[in-house]
Amino acid sequence: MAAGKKRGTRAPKGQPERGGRGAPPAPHDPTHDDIMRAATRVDPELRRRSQLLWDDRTRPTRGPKPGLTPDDVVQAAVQLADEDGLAAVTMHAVAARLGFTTMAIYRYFPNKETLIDAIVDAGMGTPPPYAEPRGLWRAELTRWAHAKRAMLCARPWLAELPFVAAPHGPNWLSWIEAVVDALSGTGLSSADRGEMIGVIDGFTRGASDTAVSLARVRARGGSEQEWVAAVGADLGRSIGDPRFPHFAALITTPSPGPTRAMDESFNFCLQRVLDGIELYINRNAADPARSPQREERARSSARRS
Amino acid sequence: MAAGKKRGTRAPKGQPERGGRGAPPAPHDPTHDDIMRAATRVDPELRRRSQLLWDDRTRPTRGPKPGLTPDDVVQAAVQLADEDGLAAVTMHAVAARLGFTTMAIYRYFPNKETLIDAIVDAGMGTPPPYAEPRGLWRAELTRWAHAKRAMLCARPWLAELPFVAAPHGPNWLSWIEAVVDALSGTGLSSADRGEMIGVIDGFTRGASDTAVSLARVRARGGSEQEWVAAVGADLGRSIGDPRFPHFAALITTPSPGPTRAMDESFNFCLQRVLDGIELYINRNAADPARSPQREERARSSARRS
DNA sequence: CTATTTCAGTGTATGTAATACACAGTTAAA
DNA sequence: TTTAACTGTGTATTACATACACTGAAATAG
Repeated sequence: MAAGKKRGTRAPKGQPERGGRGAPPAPHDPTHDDIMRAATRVDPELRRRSQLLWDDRTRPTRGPKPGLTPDDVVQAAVQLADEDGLAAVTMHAVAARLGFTTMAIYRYFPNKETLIDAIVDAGMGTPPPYAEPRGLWRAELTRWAHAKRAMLCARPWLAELPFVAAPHGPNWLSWIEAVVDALSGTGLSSADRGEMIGVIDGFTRGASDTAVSLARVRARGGSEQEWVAAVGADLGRSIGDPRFPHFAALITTPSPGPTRAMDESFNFCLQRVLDGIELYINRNAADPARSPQREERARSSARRS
Repeated sequence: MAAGKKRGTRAPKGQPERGGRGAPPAPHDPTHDDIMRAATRVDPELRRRSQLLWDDRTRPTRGPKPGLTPDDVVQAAVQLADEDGLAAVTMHAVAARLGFTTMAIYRYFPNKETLIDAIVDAGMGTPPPYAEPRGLWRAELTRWAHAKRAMLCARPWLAELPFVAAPHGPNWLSWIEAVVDALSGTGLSSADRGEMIGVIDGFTRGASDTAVSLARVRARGGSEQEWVAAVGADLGRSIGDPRFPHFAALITTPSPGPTRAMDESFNFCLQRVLDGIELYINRNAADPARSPQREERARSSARRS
């Protein structure tokens, strides 16, 4: 879908670059609260793009009955992506699969971007239900992270899109909801639970890349040997290159003991992250009143370019 | 560049789907060692794609002198992306900026995909140099994570591409090298340091998405109010929706105390992750012989779909 | 019951982009 | 000097997204 061709919030381009003269209004980053506050009262115009993800479009009265539903279209598109990757999702291919002509799709989605938004949300699905017994936040987050990773591997084309630009649809929210739910009973404040979303979801998404890459190769009929060879080829160039002494040493040092498969490796990393969360939860329980993060002033070096 | 149009390792499509009959060879995930071992001896054919990222192309003898270098092309492309996003990087635009015709670019890069690979690696740059005094791994990783995040925000178009599919070029490696370097002296084994790459890099990349999203809107002339409103609009739909009770509660609960700006929020999350790493390092130092991760068998539920 | 309105699906046309191909001019080696 | 190897260009092809106008159906107003 021509990544970045249209994706990303469009804005009135070409305006005189904020302020022009005088003191520019110091683009301070919005706080969490800014966002949350905005959630309650929003310019209706801005709702348009993600509208289709939430609408239960009520059939208008006049005119002939549509031969399709938006959902039919989404399903067809998802199937195409599953089979042959995102590149196979052309308006024509989607329409053909449904037995219609290209332009028919435009009766259901105003443009391809919107359709892609929809299949991203649809492809994400919903997280597995909360396991009994409830209250074991750590086990639950572990389950969640593995499920999310498995989901991403099962639909590698989701990773072909910048997550950044995708609007947050109901399925996206359902994954987040599951995290918040799992963190109930930890004694964390709302704000802190909000942060933990960033920790666990950020890690899971970012750390799944390699697995997704492998999954994609598999999906296209490639063998994992091919994949290993290709990745190994890139990494192997570090050997003997004076710029990468530590990394070269790392990959040439034989590791003692059994080595981890990718899944085990992910889980190992995940447990380190959860250790960090656990530490905070316990510290927080011991002294809930203490200002969170007094000790770590955000480093000012190496930031904002 | 039509994300996914061509990206991703290509493989001989259409082969009879592994095995056809009999026991399929149980696609076990490759271990870290598999990859590393492959790094040393590789099918030269597979090197082709990322070749351009590593080659110091020696000028062949015959023929007229080229009017450009691959680097000129990359620079022009990066500038275009910086100015108007990835969509502005067309072969024609790149060529025009250099005063050549479209097809001239193909003398330097065999196709657009390869060029994009190159500008991704180039756009990533290199991490800031190790700060004195050396040996403070935690401070160093903090610096590193902030720098990487800042880099991603400064070039939001990097996030418009699936990182997954990008070949690992020298700049990519230089970021990894810096992490491994920072972890020297922690007493971690090679294997463990390899895992930590996954923890810190995975987290940093994944957790930067929101900031990158904001950065992109800014880059296109949008105000942060717009962005806040748009994101808030999506999140706000959870309010009153029975599917998202916890999340709705989270965003409607006023948080006591000062709220965190996005940068602070990132740092807070980062410190949780580093807590987890620190815990492991200390535990490991106390008993380095112990089998890492005996305690956490990878969960088998909710995996591999 | 008929006229009118509103909408579904189609066919055609346009614009953009990647890129294959063949040619013309250039340079250094044979 | 000849010629192989290579650079830059112009032209043509192809794939897609999508605008636009048309046909016909369905429901409602009169």
